Amino acid sequence: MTGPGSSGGGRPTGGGRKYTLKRPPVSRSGGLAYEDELNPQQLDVVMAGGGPLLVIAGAGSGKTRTVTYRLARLVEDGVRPESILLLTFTNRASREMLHRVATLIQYDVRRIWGGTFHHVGNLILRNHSALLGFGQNFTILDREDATDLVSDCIRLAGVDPKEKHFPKGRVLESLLSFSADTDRGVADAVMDRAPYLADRIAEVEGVAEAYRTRKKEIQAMDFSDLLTQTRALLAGHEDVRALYQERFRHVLVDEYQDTNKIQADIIDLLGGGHKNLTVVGDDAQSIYSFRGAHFENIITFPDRYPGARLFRLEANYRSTQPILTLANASILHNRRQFKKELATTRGAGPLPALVPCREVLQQADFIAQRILELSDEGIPLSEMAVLYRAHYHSMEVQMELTRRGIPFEIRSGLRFFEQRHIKDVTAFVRLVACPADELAWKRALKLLPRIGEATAARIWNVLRAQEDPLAFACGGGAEIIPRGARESWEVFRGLIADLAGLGRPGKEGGGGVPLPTEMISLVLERFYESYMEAAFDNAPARVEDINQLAEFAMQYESPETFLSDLALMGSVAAEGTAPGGTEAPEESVVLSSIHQAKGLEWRVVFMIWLTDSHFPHQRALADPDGEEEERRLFYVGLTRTKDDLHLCYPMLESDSRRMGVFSRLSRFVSELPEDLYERWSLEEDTAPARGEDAPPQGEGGPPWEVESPKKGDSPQRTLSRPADPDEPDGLRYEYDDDF
DNA sequence: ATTCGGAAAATTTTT
DNA sequence: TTTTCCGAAT
Repeated sequence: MTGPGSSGGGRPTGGGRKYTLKRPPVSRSGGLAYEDELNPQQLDVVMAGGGPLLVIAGAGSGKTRTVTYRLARLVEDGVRPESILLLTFTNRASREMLHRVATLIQYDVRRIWGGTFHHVGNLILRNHSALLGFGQNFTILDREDATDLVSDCIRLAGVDPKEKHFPKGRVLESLLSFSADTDRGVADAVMDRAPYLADRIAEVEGVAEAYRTRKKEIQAMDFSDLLTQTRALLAGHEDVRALYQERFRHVLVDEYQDTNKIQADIIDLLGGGHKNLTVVGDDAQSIYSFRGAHFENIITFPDRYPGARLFRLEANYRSTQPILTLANASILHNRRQFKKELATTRGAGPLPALVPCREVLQQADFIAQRILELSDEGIPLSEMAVLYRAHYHSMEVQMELTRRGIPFEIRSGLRFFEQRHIKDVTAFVRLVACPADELAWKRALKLLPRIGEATAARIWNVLRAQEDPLAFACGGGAEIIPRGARESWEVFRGLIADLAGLGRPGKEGGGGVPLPTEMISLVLERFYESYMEAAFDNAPARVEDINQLAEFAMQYESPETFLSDLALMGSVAAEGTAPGGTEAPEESVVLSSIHQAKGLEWRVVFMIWLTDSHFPHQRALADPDGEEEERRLFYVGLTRTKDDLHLCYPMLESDSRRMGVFSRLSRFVSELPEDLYERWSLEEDTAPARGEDAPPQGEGGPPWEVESPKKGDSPQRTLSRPADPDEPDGLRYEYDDDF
């Protein structure tokens, strides 16, 4: 039997197929047998009554399990599910927790309010937006929309971008949202984040003002607004606040260490009456300060809530002791923290490996080969992950895995819903659902030939003046279209007419307005597919994406819900589409940024690019607290590992001009005692590849190959084993084992 | 005045 | 790989 906290228990490992149907452990009284399933620390949290609770939950200490059981316990004790609010950091977390509660108890847990702050804020705001001067169907600006709008505002504010480079929309947008998320003035944020702009603060504030105005005009909220407006609503309207305080009798917050000031205020407002507030977090895993995460929230919780009870979960069910020892030693270098020492319940295991590689290509080579070997040993691919600081660190690994046909799944970089073609198609849904959506109209219009920025703006000016822009657009309006665009305009307006359900009498009896999924198919067939064929060289792949989007849209009946969920959807394609349904169809290795990996675990973990300037990242070090946050990030990466940890780094990297440059091992590794890990050394198999199908790369190699990478003062002993005849041009790695 | 094509630049982390 | 900037063409 698996202990508490361990995930998937009865996974079949051999060839045979054996299913273990787990049934909820039930006590004699008919309820859940909590004391059998939880350790004493966890049990305390689950059984604790109301009032403010602070739970410091170390990595791998069964936090999700504890929260899940607490939710179940509340419901079993007669708390109505709809009066529970569960606030999480990602959509995935809330889905997972609620799903797990559902397997524990019979009640309909879908009635529990659960989701991210942004999601819940959105739901609340839709009901009361008029109080804030917004209509009910305001649109949500994602990062790109917001950036475009800020760019507009820079022009609008009449700033001359040429004289002393004024920041681009992208930079300014992140500055403004940082200012909002940290609840500080624009000037403050500038001094902190972009001191080089000190003498242009007035201009930045001008842009910020214009941005605020524009958002009101076009009835839009960006991500930060979803939080600040929710707070404003609750703080400024006593009746609304009372309504939600009454509705949510219990509030549970996950990842409390990563909440920002606004989020903490929202929690305080919601929990202000009854104070049945459970906040769970780990200060050592606070890694979102760039997004405004406010460390103080968790530190000062006991002060803000006198009488709050403090719980600690320090038993780690995930990792072997060598991994925890390493992680504990690492985090010890941080000054600001609650001292805590994670201890394993699992016992000993192999030492973590430090793997110096010649350069990134060899790093990728090593990882691919090692993955294959571990796979041969029976470890499923889905139990292995490659973790990195920044998305582009994964490029070489991606290429190598592809080359060897190892299936993998990427959890970083551009999210599915942010890709250009996805946003193009959804623009059509947006403008039909909300004909006042200026950004959507312009985006769609600019897809037509001979229509660019200027013409799109002109057309919009005509449209906005209409009583019913949709009908007008469909009715004609050809006068305002430039000659060169007339032909495609006909297609365009026919499409809009059908999307709006104006063209045809509803044949599925639904009144003629198509469902979101139908709209997407329609846009694809009638217009966008041919557009893509002309515009992209990988059109078929993108058609596939859009079909997947249509698939995803099937679960929605109203375009409005579809659109807001889309905007708030952080996850990548594969998830979200199948909640609880079919599992991943194919076993695959996970490639993930460490940020995305938080809360997850694998038997085998490779952390790559561990050189100073990549990890810790150069740019993060500019901030005085940057190093500690980077170290926490490193700590998060380490503690994802159950059994086998590989710390990899290239000894040579190329700088911007393709010059070979020695890299320095990350300080996060070099500051650790050397007996906590073992050093492997890679040897290229020098035997010539058999046959003439020699490596296509040629043997010339990069210029730095001459320089032997045997630097470093620690003498390394390599035990060469006889070459494996089955592995012709493989890489051999050996390690010092001091017996 | 606008659009469009090619060249150059830029990539930390996320709701 | 995608966005942004700039000059040529319409």
